[in-house]
Amino acid sequence: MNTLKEITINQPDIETFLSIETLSSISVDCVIFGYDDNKLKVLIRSEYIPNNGEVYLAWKFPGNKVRKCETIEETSSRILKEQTGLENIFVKQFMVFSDPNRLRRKMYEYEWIKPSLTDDRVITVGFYSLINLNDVDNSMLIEDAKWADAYEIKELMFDHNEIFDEAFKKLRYDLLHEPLVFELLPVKFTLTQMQKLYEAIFDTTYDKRNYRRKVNKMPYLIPLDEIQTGVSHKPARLYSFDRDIYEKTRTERFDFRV
Amino acid sequence: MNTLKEITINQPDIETFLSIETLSSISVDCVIFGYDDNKLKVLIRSEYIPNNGEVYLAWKFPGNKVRKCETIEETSSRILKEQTGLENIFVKQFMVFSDPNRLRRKMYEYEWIKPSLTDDRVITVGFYSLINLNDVDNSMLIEDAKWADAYEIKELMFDHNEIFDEAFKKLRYDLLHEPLVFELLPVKFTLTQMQKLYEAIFDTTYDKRNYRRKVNKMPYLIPLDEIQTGVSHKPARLYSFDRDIYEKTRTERFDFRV
DNA sequence: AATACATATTGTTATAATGACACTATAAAT
DNA sequence: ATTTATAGTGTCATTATAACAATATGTATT
Repeated sequence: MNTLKEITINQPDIETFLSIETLSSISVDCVIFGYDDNKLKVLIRSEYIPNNGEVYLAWKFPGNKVRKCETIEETSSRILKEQTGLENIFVKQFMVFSDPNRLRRKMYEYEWIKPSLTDDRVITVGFYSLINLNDVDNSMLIEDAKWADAYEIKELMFDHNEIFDEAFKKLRYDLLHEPLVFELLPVKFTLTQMQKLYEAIFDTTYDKRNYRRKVNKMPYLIPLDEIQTGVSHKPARLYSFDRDIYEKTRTERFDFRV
Repeated sequence: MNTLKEITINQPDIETFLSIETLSSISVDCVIFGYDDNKLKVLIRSEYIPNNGEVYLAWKFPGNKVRKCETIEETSSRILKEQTGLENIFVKQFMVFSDPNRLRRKMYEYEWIKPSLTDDRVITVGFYSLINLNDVDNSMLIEDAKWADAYEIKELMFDHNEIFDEAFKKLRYDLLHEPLVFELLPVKFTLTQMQKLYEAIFDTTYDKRNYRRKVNKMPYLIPLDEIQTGVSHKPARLYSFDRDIYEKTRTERFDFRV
């Protein structure tokens, strides 16, 4: 008993003070993709890094240690809530990053010592998430956070560039096989909005007629008896996504590709 | 210093005696798929479980704690080596299982107490692997291990049925998009062997002519100037897989599916 | 009321991919 | 020479794809 107390005192930690014990060597990092104004964004947070007498601003993805009584999915939802104020958001684990030196690899660049992060080894589970930026109250954004253009991500801390690359790769891969795109659209949307979203994510363009012919075959894409309002041109028909129909008509595709 | 020693002594552990320190809360479990004789198998290991005065045999996938100085990929390769004697085998992480009660969920069935596993919480990273059973020296098999039919997996320990389901799902998903199937074939193989392998994994059948038309378009499938030997019928042409050509001709497919 | 504006909506054609279907070829064993 | 067992191959009807441009319809402006 004495023993345990001594150790706790020797390694004080804000989460211990809050009585929220975490697992020591596992964290979750979240790559939160947001879509708005035909642009794909990603949420990053800054930290001031002392370097050689100067101070640099360095960026990384929001992350947290896993608490002793939660699943990693709960950890990621907690991070989402903290960062965006949103709950019940789609999150998906995409890869575990476990290089024993992953927190130290960039140390030489920063000449930087932060014992709490670098003395111990932390394995992190990468999650990506998709949100519609119209749903986010930007005044809720933590002050050191910002939405960066997904196509202009610069140098990040630790192995976070690698985490970003894997997240983006996985996002695209999954989008080709599941209708995740609906997570990024409002509940009612036009086909043009949907097309622009695909184009933003895959960094390409599609022929409008061929695109529509294709998506019109999705049984879970429901044309509504409603049209766009507030536009100064011909308003487009609104559509919605029917999750039930998707679940029911979803068939695994076993035709392998050459 | 005294403090640390006391704790070590209070929690003796075979890996500590071997001077191989592991992270306390992270393990790797491996679903090793093997293919032989047109059958898809998976390696499971048994353990005797005392239950109400009797002893039951329970099954699970091979797994291990992650060592302090290795990546989880190294952990999985270590497990593969221990179980099959094979090195440089394809392994792939597919999902993290982090339910805080994952080791305890089936306790009530076994009325079983195994403090080393159940007192602490362990998050596990699931890996799947593919091997050709012809490459395995079965005399190397650890005595409590066996190759079970992948289509007849019974109740497993802990959350290992869930792990198996996710592994199989991911295996199939990946096989549709990457030529992993070559991991399960000998270096030189016939088109019929390849077809039967796909049929075993996807639990279906394909039309021979359509199948051949399709795979003949793979630029990395190389017809050899060699034919099968030792068969009492018309011998088939042998083919091999050219990894270089695969890497070079590999293009991401961004045509999304309806 | 007429016109400009901006985006929505729609169809054809040529090419490629797919799915269904059955017969001939050939090496080994007898 | 015959049997046996599997290898290897082609057609046709249907469906999916890619490339391509003109018309329709609301709001805003005059």
